[in-house]
Amino acid sequence: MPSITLPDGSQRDYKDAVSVYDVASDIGPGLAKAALGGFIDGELVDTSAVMENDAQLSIVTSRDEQGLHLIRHSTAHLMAQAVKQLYPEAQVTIGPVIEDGFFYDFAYEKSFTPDDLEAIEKRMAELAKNAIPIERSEISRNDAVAYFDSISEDYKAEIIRDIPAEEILSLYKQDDFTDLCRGPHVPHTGHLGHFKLMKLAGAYWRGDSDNAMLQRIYGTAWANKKDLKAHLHNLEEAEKRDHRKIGKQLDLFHLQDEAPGMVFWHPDGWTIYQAIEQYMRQRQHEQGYKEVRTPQVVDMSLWEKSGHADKFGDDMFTIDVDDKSFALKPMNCPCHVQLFNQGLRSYRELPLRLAEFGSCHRNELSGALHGIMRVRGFVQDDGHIFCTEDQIQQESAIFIDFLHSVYKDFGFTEVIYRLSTRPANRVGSDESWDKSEKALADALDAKNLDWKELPGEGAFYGPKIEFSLKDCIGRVWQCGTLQVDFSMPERLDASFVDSEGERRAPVMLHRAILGSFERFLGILIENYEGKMPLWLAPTQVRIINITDKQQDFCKNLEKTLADQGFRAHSDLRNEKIGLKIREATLGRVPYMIVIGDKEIESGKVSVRTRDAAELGPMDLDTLVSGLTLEITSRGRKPLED
RNA sequence: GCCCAUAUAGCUCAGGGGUAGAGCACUUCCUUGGUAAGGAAGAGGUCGUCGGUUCAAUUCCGACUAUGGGCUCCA
Repeated sequence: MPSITLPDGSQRDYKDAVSVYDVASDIGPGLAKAALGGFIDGELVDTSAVMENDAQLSIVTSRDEQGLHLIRHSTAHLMAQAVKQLYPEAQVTIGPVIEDGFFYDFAYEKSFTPDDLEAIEKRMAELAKNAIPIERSEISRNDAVAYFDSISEDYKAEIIRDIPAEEILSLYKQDDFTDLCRGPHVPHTGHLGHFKLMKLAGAYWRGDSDNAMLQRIYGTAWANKKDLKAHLHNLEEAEKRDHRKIGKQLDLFHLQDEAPGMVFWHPDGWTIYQAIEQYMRQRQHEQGYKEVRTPQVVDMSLWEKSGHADKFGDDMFTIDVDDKSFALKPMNCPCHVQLFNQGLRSYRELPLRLAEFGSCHRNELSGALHGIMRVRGFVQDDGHIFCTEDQIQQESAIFIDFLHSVYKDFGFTEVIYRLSTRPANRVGSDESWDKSEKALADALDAKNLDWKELPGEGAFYGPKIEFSLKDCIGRVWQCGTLQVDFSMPERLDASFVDSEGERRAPVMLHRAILGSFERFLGILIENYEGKMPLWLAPTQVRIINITDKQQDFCKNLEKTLADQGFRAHSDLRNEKIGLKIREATLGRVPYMIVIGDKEIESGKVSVRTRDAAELGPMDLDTLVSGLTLEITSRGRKPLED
């Protein structure tokens, strides 16, 4: 006599065992039709799941997050069914749910083509239309191995062989297609239909580059047509923000074959870059950092000593000269230790904060390169804090505050925190790892920040906090980092004299806020869709004349503004005002000043923004103080207000 | 590095076994026009590189390079 309690607290009593579907039909036919699964005592199950005893039940429909999850998972199976029907020799492997959709990996001798994708999608639509029941059954592990061996699904059989022999597995059958799956799934394929196959990609079996390359098909799936459409629209919007596209449009930078992964900065791009660098320089100075500059080409022996050659030797650019081997520095820290090692250091000098806009090179895998976001030659806003163990938490706290204030100035307010702990491949004693992991965790906790741990993801020399920011369309970018390092100072013989007169190795904190300038600029471009805040815009003001008559006035105005530190440029071409406005707008110039006879006569300037707002005629002084306020407030107090 | 795709004018792209086309940009001329494209003419390309097949390759095939999407990696 099960008594079923629903989320609203109401109870329903049944004589015999009931399924989720039975309860849903009992509540109403609409719900029975919409039910995709259920939670029995908190566990997600199929609608066919049966309750023999008293239970808490909530029914899952496409309106629930879990319902959408079920839809995506079942759509992955639907795709596998379609693929097996169209290409019987293809073997199925795994097909999980991912953000916005799903993928399924297949082992198949021939390569799928975009045409195949279309055919698969078409078949999926047909199968969905037929509302094929999806039936769950159970099977012993040994029977499952035998079954999948018998139908030559080698990868499935391999997965099952790794499962303990006594376990009972579940199978899901829809027509001619049966897949091993933990489930649950929607009750029939009629619940699926709002999907689109997105792309084809290679993926290693079990994510290991030593294994076979499988073919992965990515798809997106949604509860209804509207959500699918909205998602596809969002993708188009994201594409419009692509920094490679905008970088070309705005003439900011380029890359070319002869220097893969190295950026050629054009004048306007470099202006933005310099604005960022000057800003960081000033902020770091305020924070007590001493800026330094260290060599880019350094003898291999230093990298051998630091451990980099051992761990990353293949990814370093090397130069052989006069029987000696040098490497382009892949990071700045060993050089900063050399700086620390000059002269005898006292504990009174700690914490010593060194900063460098260090130019680094890493020979990233060719397939990993991406625009200016992932490059081989880059500059970090790198810094190293040499301190004592007792100072770690304090220094971490100061750094986190600093990082927050920098992100805010760039317009980012949401930060995500991850603590990466010791990897299998590492240097240093377990004791020092214990200490450093705890110091970082304590620093985060002291600030009441919400953080997650990433076990095993730390650097080889120490644990790290990774700071990611969320852009205006919700994408997450990892930028900042704070790493504790008990190892490198010792390896590179750094020491200071403590208050007892004893020599001790300092602790080193590696830290960056922006990460690489190249990547951060790419993020800014995408976040702002090229519409840089005034303080970063390559041209802040464009002065536009109506006819040749106002040329001299415009030139004088340009000089007046430039003398006051504004990036003002005039467009005196013999073109119509409409064209010049259009080009300035497309060029994302924040402010346009139009000068005609009227303006010269009245002594007031007409100001228009790149968002087509007319700010009307205003005194030059008003404009200048407004621009100044917008710049010094980093856009928090725009001229328009 | 691995899988798939792509590479045609400065840019965005079309085309196709018989040595190339559009729009925009560019140059010149006309136009001096009040807030997102004024008009006309002109110039511009060994079709990524190197091989192969063919009477003939930019087109078909292969290799390489780069780019794009993934996988792996990210000190």
